Amino acid sequence: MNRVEPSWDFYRTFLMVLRERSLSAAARQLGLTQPTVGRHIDALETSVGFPLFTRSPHGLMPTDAALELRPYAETLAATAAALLRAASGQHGAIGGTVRISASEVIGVEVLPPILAELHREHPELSVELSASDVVEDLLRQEADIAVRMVAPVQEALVARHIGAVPLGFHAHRSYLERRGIPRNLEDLSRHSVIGYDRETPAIRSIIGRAPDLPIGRFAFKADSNLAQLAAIRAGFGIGICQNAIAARDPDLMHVLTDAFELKLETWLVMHENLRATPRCRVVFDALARGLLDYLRQ
Amino acid sequence: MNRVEPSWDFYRTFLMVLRERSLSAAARQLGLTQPTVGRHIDALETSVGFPLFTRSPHGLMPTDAALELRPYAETLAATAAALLRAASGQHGAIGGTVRISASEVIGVEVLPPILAELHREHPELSVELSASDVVEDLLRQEADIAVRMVAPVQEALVARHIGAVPLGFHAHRSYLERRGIPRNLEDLSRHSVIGYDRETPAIRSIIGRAPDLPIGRFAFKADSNLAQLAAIRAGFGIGICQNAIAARDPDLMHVLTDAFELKLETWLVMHENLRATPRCRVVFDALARGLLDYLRQ
DNA sequence: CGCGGTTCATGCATTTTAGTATAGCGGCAA
DNA sequence: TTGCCGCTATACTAAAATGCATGAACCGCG
Repeated sequence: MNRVEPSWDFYRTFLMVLRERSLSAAARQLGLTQPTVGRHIDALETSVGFPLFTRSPHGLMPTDAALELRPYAETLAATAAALLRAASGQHGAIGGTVRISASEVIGVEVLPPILAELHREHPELSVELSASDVVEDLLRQEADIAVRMVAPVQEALVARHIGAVPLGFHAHRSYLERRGIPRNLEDLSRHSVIGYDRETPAIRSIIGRAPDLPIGRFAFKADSNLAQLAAIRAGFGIGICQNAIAARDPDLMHVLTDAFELKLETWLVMHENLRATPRCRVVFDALARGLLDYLRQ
Repeated sequence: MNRVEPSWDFYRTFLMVLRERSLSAAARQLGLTQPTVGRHIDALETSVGFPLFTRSPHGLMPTDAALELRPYAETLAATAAALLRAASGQHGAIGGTVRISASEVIGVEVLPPILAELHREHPELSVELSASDVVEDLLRQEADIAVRMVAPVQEALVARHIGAVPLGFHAHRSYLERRGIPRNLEDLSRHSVIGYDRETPAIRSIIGRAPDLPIGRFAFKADSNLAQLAAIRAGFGIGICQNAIAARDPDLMHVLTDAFELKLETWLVMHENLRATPRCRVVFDALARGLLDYLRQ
């Protein structure tokens, strides 16, 4: 029963051990040594009064109690990182680091040129791009700015509606020369169709809005939209992707243009507190302009 | 230009120095010594690369940059405290600490018996009551459960509507015997009326819903509703308070019952993540029952 | 004006903490 | 089996952080 508050550094170590499930691995990540990490965990355990991990030669198994504490530790880590990003932009003028969250496809296919242009204008500005389809929590400030394909629901967020990204079926010219061009949705059953593997939340939100497709089974399955895009480009078959991305490649053909269309509403979202922060403002505006340009194509 | 992340403990001392505006005072609060606190600040300043305070013999003045970092540090502190509260309830069964936020009047006049009853049922449960009219942020987990008089807007909060607390004009019997009983709102101008001093957000939200009152000036002004209540009880004059509180005291009379009534909608609010936490569930349910009983009076 | 109060800064001794090296344990493959 | 590689735990040493004592500057007060 220790009455003193534990060192906040212990929380950092605790979180890393949770993530790595091993003292040694956590020590490597943190730039510490394994005995030190072990001592931190020991100290935290005596401080809270119950064990956090069961030790084993394979690593550490978190107890249920430790798992309940994990979200708090994650928030601590996200906040500490956000504090450092905020500090990085305090040297005057526009500079520092901004963390952007976007889907894989947007992050890989759309954002890089926008961000490169931005960086030419503001060389002091660093950008962290988290290209992932798992939604990062802006309230927790896991990211400063997010490109979202779902309408933001949270208060305390400033959102700008960018527009609708049109999606459609595309295939490589070589594939269509081999297998022919489908004329209607029924033709798809005679084609190699590229689709999703498991129903992730992101995918479910998309197929929920899509019309019923007469697709028996997919010839190529991948949850990663990037992998699907790569399959389309490789001539594997017919798949769905953003029209504007496909239009860049003269070998990619838009098929079933009349029979099928899907629109993804796009928002740019930022935490309200960052509205007055110059570096975030600049990035927000640059992304808004860049994405609008992208949509106009 | 330091590449290593600063110790999270530095954030804790940083925040305390911001709050206390002095190294020595912060050291006393933290159980450290003044040189240690000074070294923490020095280390943090070299780490972020710019000064956080201007030193003076009177204390430390935070720079603008330091003030921008403050909200992050506050979030860190709130989260660390929430983590410890969560840890305090992990010893099995129901126990630990729950932090409740409520208005001054509710916290002083209504909650204590409810919490005392709760504590008899669960002696292992500790309660932190923050009786203040400044709204604590549940998303930041500055409190676990809040009794709110405004509708909760945030997502990620579980709210239960309790009902409407009726307010009315009340005065002490001795006052009314001296000055007479007002029969309509116009009579109030010939009475000593107890009201607010400055327009705080909490007060503004109340008077916004109140009908126009023909009150020239207040004879007694206090922002604290508790102080107003005390003035009513002391026979200073006529003031507004919760009917149920006044009804407990046989010497307090409800006046202008027909001419004036105001209802405060009441919600019980909790962070969604805590719904499954036994100790919070128990407190939430006990508060809901207790407040409903209070409303039925 | 000196005096007690406060503040922060600095040098030095001590305690605390981290790192190094090693031992022990368990799985895996030749 | 034996050898290897991962993990954790422990003893010992080195480094770093803390506390103590002190000095200097500033404020208010008699």
